[in-house]
Amino acid sequence: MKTTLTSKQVALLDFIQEQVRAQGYPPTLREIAARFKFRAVGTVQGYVRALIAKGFLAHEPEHARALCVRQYPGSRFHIPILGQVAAGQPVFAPENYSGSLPCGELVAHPAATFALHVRGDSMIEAGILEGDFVLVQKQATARNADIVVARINNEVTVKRFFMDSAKCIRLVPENKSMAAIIVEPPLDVEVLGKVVGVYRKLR
Amino acid sequence: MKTTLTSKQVALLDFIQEQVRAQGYPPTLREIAARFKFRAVGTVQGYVRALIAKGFLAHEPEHARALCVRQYPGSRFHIPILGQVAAGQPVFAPENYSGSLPCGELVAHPAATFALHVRGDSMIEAGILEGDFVLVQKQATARNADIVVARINNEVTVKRFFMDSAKCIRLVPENKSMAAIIVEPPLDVEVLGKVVGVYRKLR
DNA sequence: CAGTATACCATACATATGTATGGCGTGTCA
DNA sequence: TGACACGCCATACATATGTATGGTATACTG
Repeated sequence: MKTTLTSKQVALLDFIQEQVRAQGYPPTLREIAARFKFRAVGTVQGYVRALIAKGFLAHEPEHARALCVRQYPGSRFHIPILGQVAAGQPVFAPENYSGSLPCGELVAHPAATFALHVRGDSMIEAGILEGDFVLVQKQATARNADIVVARINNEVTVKRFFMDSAKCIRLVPENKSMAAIIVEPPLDVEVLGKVVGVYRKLR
Repeated sequence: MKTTLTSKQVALLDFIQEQVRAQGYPPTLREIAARFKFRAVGTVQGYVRALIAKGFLAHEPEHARALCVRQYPGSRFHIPILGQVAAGQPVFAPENYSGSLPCGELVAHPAATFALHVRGDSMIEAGILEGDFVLVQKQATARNADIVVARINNEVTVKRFFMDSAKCIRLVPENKSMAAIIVEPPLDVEVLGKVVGVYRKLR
């Protein structure tokens, strides 16, 4: 049996993984079929069978929506490093790219992930130090206690995110000597993404 | 309506979250019932309804296994324990392999590099936390002030390395509340490698 | 006291969902 | 050529699963 994946198989796997991240649970066979405009569930069945046989998927038989991505076929990806973000500049502008971090399979969705070179020590008690890279998955929302990258008044910072009510967002540093940023309406805050990894190079 | 959770409600939420982490997908109502030894599905229905009303859960109506934890009370992180090195075991024995950390090109010499799942907080002030992975380049020697992985008396630890003289090695934790380990002849210490990277997964 | 929230049980029902089966093509490889 | 992996369609079926309904009981609150 082959052990490599075809591009369609990768696409299926990608979709499943993406759904898990976005929704919190995997899609059903019919949802997958709908996404790829398959008219038959059996088509998806075939794919799933193949992916399981090759070890990239797992599932609980006779259970609904019980798919689980096991491996991710990772060619190596270079994700962009966003360096110093100057005030007033659009965050994702090309000028901000200060290089790329080769990160292989660490990242599930390379296209939706970027790295940020950390300045300052506001998250030091969460073990995020000056000079570390944080891997950030782009998303506009966050859950309580997520560590996020957010833009406030043209500045980009890494903080822990809390939304106490619809009207109040707290961005809390992990550093006893620093105070939380409390944002009230008008909410001029933009969550750029969630920190999904921390990487530090030592020498 | 109240907006706080009872301890049972927290327990339910906790279980759901835990299942998502462990399996990759949420439990069904009946799986939840089984876990808590409820004889009726309706019981779980009640809990889920309450949790949704209070904003801690979301779900897609009439869809199987479509629960999604929205907020988490008290911000707890479930960090999976992959493996531990038991005292007395050879460090590189196959039994100790508890999975693989795909790390692409982050590592200069893959063949000579391994990852270790960190237990304890002896290096917390160097930003290495419990649960982090350290990437270790195999080598038998180290320079002063390198962070190393060393074996002492059948235990493996991460420490900062100092050799003051040919007769005295100090292994210094980065934690004010812990004392340095001073090893004198006979030097039953083996430097397994140097820490060249730290990686932490968040979710 | 009535009203509401919590904490369970029991059962019937509709449907969402995985599974099985059989079909038709294409290509590749020995 | 045959065997096999891939890429799809169509349909029937069993069951896993959410939903609805209606109980019982305790505790708190105004």
